[in-house]
Amino acid sequence: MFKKVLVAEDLDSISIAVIQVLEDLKIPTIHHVKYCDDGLLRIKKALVENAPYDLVISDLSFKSDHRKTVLSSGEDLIEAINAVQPSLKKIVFSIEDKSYRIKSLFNDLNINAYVSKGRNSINELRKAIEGTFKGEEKILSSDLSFSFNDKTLIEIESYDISILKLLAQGYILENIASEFKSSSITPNGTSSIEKRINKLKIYFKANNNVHLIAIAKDFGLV
Amino acid sequence: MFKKVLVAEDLDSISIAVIQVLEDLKIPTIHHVKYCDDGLLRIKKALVENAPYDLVISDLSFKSDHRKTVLSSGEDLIEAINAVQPSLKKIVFSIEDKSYRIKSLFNDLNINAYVSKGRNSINELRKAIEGTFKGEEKILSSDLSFSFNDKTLIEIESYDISILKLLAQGYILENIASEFKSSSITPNGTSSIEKRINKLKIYFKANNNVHLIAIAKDFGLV
DNA sequence: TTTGTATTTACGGGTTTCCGTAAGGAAATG
DNA sequence: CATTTCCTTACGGAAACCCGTAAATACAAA
Repeated sequence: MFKKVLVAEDLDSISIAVIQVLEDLKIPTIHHVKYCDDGLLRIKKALVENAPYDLVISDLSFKSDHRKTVLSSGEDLIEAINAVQPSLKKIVFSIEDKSYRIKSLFNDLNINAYVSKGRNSINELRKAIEGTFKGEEKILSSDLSFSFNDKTLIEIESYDISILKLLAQGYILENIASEFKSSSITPNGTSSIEKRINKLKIYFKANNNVHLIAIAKDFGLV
Repeated sequence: MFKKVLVAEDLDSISIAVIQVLEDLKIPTIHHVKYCDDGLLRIKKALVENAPYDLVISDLSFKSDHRKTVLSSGEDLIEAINAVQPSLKKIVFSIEDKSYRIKSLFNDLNINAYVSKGRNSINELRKAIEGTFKGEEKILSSDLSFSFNDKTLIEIESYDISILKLLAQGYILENIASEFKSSSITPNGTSSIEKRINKLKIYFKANNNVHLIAIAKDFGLV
């Protein structure tokens, strides 16, 4: 079984249960951080001390408080981890249940398992830890109904998300175009962006931009 | 200390920690339900058996799944409780940190304490339980920064919410006006509605309608 | 009733979205 | 090299918005 595990979870009420599972599994070294920044620090430190972690269990959303942070979400943390220790096994334990977001965790961030916080999630978490140790891939807790084959939301790509994000921040077409130009995201003509928004509106059956953003918010896309 | 406590919380990862607190406090009878409906049932049963609960600790949001439910949220549950056993002490333990929603819990649903799930919430929960037992009123976990006096969001009324809801559904000004006319909501001239939207934009510092709805979604207003 | 005030509605022009059409350019095919 | 196809960009008119001002209405006080 795993020898050294890091838990990144801000809610104490949840971390207690997660740590209990790890103790039940006789993991010798269990560390727990409440902020993403601390998590990355620990992992880097373990690397230089030649005693790296072999599993990380992370939440996705972290409450923001008085403390200034660089990494503000589980996604940020995992991305940072992938830069320093890509071989580290990663399990995400979160309330999120939108298929699009979970798929991108597997595809873009290369996580090993996703467990959705729910009515029977502690069992699921234990199974995911054991499965990850055995080398199983793309483990998904059983209460998640979607499959990796369904095409829903798969064709929404990061380009679309960028547009939606800027729209949600009050940008007008022209601003989005110049923003894209300065970030060298392409295509960046107002017309192309307009067309892409139009596709999104058709896809989500939205009457107008306002409607579109409301739907995007509901889907957790922005 | 309390003798009989009911915990309504769907996430097993959290209920474990809550129950642990109650056990530490030597509560003799602790019951736990994962659905609001079950919670109400238990409370009614305890009443007819002449062994009523003296405290309920409830979450606000419950995941929906295959099971059909009558009560779908903590608010629903507490409202139902107030109908059958208004004297029952009520503590809400939730991730919600929007001041106007919490205020309405105290003012409309008459709860005794609110504890926000956070990095040190188990301690806060314990203090809230003890405080409630001693008869303290309107207990608020200390990480919540707002006070009951600040006017923020208090002046947003149901009329504004109606407008925001319709905007989020893709209605244009004209549609909103006629919708209001047929529901005899007044004022219902396009111009008046426009002006009201403008006030909201100033209030929330939104650049345009799209931005406004994005913000409203973030605040949980729609 | 009259006056004053505040709220609601109407109006207008400038901006942005909305939506169709078409021009320009790059890559692929033959 | 010519043609096709796809993608990006440009353009233009109608609809909806944004925002200020002015007229109409409602309502309370004198």
